[in-house]
Amino acid sequence: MSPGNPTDIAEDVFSQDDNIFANRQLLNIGHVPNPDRIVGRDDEIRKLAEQLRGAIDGHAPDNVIIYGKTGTGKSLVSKYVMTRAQETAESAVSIGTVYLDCSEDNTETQAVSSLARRLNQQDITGTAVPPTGLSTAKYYKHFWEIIDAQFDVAIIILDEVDLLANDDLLMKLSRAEEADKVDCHIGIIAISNKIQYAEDLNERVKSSLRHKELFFQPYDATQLRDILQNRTDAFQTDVLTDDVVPLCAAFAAQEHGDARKAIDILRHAGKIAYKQGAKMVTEAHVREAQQYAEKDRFRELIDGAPTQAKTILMALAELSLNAEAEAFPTRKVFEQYQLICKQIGMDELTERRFRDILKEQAFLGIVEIHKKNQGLAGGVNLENRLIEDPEIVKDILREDNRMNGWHD
DNA sequence: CCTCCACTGGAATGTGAGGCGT
DNA sequence: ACGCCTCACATTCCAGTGGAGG
Repeated sequence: MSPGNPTDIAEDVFSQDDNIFANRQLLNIGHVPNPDRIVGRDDEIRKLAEQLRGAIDGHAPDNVIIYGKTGTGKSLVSKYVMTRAQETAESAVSIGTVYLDCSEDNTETQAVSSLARRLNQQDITGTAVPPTGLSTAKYYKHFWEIIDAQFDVAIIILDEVDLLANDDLLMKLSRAEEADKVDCHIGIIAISNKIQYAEDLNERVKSSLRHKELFFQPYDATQLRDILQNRTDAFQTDVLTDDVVPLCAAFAAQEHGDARKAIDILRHAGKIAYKQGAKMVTEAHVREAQQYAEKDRFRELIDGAPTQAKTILMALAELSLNAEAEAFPTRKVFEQYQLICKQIGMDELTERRFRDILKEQAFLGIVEIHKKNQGLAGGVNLENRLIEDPEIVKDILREDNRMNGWHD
């Protein structure tokens, strides 16, 4: 490529024919495929539908807690069954449906606020719900009024419930009917990837929730292959070499059967091929994409994180690279953190706060923490280890402007 | 089975921003 | 304009923890 004037370059890029992708949307993460494209989840769909059965006649549906690792189709199946229920309901029965991602609204107030606003149809209820500013109790009041005015049954999906700060929301939702707050029946589908979630629940919540449980097993390599095969029409005909799909499936199966990951890799492979102006997507593209997807996943995890959290991770990465050990006591990491703070001219947090942030990172799956007891003179301490390759972590953290002042 | 140590993590409290109702 | 609410983030204080080694 000869260095020409910028206008030509831009034109080149824009006018480049897309000879790889036909319909890229099919590979987007949030994309809900047609039912005939949902692979290997027939059992799960049937079981979930049985729980919601009551709803279509206007009775109370059962509450369900769904377990399964990421990318096993939990959200997909729930959304699908929920919409089907709404569509097939008796004409006299009006069903309201909401999907709430608790990782976004992770406090009780935010969650009710979102639920109320999403279900509210102003022309029927005549009220508007402000996004913030009200007390929690008022949001509940709004919410009860809204569902009562509009629906016979409300089905609520709470995705990633384990990220909710406490159980109060579940408690109040499941108690609403007995407490005569509402006439509308409420069905809750709670989705969690922590198996012990229900065990950790408050006894009172458990008894009023009276939930059924549903487990989603990871996809096996064959199912992953089918899933990908079902989406190959995102590409132009005959651009995928034969080993592309099986290889993507194999990479994802190695992890834990994560369909999202499989699709991610496939999409990236396509993008890479496109960028290179290749005619076909090959095995090499897939291998490159796999590495890229790894970085991407991590970048997504920490992108929105506050600078303090990033600095803490940087400290841990730095230690991992320079020392022979893999895991480090909190004190050590804190000292390294203080060092970095000084260099980039950032305020230092107290050690107590530092510990909390580090623990948050563990919850997010970025670091791993083990308790260690040195006995007589050592006392109790925690050992922190980066899960991701420290090189990758460092690379990505360096993308943050605040880290510019940092050099080793 | 008891002791001992240094770190852990719960609780109380403060600050500042965002936003509603009157 | 004012009072009142919640939430996010941070600090301060300190009782509790738990396994190696006696």
